[in-house]
Amino acid sequence: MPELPEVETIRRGLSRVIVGRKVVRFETKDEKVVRFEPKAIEGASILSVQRRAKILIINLSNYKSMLIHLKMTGQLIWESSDDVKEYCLKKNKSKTRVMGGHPSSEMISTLPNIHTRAIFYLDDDSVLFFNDLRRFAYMKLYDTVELEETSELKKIGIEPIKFEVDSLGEITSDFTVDYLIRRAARIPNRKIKQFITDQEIIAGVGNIYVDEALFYSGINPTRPVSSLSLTEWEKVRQSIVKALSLGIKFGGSSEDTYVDAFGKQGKMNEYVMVYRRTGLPCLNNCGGVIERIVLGGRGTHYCPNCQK
DNA sequence: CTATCTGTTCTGAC
DNA sequence: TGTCAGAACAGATA
Repeated sequence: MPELPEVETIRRGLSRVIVGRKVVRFETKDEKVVRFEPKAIEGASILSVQRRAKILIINLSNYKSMLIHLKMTGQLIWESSDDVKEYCLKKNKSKTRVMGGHPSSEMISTLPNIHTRAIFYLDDDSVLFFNDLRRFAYMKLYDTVELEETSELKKIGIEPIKFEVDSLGEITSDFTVDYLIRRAARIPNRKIKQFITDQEIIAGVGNIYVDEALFYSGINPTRPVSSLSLTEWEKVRQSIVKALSLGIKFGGSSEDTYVDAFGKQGKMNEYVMVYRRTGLPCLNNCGGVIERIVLGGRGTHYCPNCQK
């Protein structure tokens, strides 16, 4: 489930290899997922790859920008021209092999596969595959100038790990306790977990990192936001930054289908404290056992001992 | 075989 | 206006 750290990991990987490349051909395999005509981007060069919340933005030289949301099972996997050549050779070799029945894991791991929804062919003979098992993901194209006003981006909340340097050389962020308290004041009964995962309030935090952040904070996910003290808000803010930073450091969490731009899994799931650790001992060695409840329709993991 | 679970976001009902 | 259930979809698991 790509959240901010996973999307950021993909962004960094893609940025290294596709910026400056021209899209010589674009193939759409699923019109539900890809919501523009291939012609609209063919011939354009890739200027930059950005991220806003969980959405990737690919800026093109023809004054268009592509928005990509991976939802739960989307993947963007780039293959160098060497990989592509190797694949073509292998494919020719195995042409006589009988393939049938259910798709094997080998068919899934080769590219393209049955989940491939779009293919970018770039001018250095590298290829970028867009895969999505469940078909919730989308690719949309907008004029770059109107990007900020699109329905996808205009209501997104604050970026929690965007830091800037001010005129005095100090590192600053708009993601402050003051901001959180101000937003919470309007919805006092909202549970803290649902508050944190609301994309209109904080950009990019999803189910894994919210559970981790609330564990770091020692705060029970069911607490109404009106019940948090100032020091608890400070802990929440710090913990969100910590959880997301750790996620980026380890290249994201590969609980399900997530892989980075080069098809590699992330390592964050080896470092989680509560997410999907239901029934296992609390890693604080408090003697408690991780519990799972459903909050807002989502699995929620926490230590009843440590999180009050 | 069927039923259930997974989790992001949008839509519609209250 | 806020809250909540259900839908979009496909596959793994029971």
